[in-house]
Amino acid sequence: MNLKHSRQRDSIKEFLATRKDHPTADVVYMGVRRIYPNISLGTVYRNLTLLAEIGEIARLRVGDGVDHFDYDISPHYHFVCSRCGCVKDLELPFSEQLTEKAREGFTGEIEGQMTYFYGRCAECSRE
Amino acid sequence: MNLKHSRQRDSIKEFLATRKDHPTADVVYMGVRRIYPNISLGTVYRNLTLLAEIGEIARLRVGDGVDHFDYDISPHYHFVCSRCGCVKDLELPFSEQLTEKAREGFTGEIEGQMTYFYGRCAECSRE
DNA sequence: GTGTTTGCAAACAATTTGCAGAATT
DNA sequence: AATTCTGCAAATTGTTTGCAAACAC
Repeated sequence: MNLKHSRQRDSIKEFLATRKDHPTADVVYMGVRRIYPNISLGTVYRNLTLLAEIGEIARLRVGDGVDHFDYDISPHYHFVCSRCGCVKDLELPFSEQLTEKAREGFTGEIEGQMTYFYGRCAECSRE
Repeated sequence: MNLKHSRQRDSIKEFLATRKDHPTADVVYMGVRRIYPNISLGTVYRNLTLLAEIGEIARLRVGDGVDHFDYDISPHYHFVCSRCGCVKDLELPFSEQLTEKAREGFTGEIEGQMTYFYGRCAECSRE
């Protein structure tokens, strides 16, 4: 199962690198199509899944039923607006303390933690 | 939009109350069918959604693509096994501190927080 | 009697997959 | 030449919805 180079995959990574808004597969698809008009949604999905599996990008399941993707794989917190659905990074430095505390009373292996904050984003809370 | 009583809805709530494993809609369906063999999956979904909306149960989107449901609506932490997919409660007391810290540097309204720990459960880490 | 809920089936949305041909090594 | 990757379309999965009949108040 050796990886081969592919222009489409590169393009998907490049596109994701320019975005800080954690786009969905469909948004990536529409973005990459400006460079590769013939690329298919299936290819986008396949590559996003692949890249997430090998750890080059992160797949965010924020709970809105659609997967979001993040070029930034460093552990950090996300905010999800329950009105407009936007996903934003939080400034809050990521703390492993909670993970360690969780490990204390737990039989089994805790590898990591996923935290999403939800509420209304700046724009949506102005009404 | 007044609520009327329904045996099916009662049965769904009762079933959920007996379970600590955060079952999916399908599991609820199969469980309730032992008492109401004619209940339909649609009815189960409709009621689970309704109950979650009025806050009587909690809908958990743990990130495996399937919704899980919890009779316990008090804020608490969940663990999700990335091997067998089981969902368990953590003993760890729930802390609002992180939410408050998140509010500090954020423009907008943070209402709550959803944290999932992932790794391998006791059974799955034995191999 | 009015309005809500049900069972059924069809619709839907997001994602995955099978396949033959194209691209990469 | 061998194998991976692509585009396309069909399949799959989880969930929602439209409708006429059944039920609750």
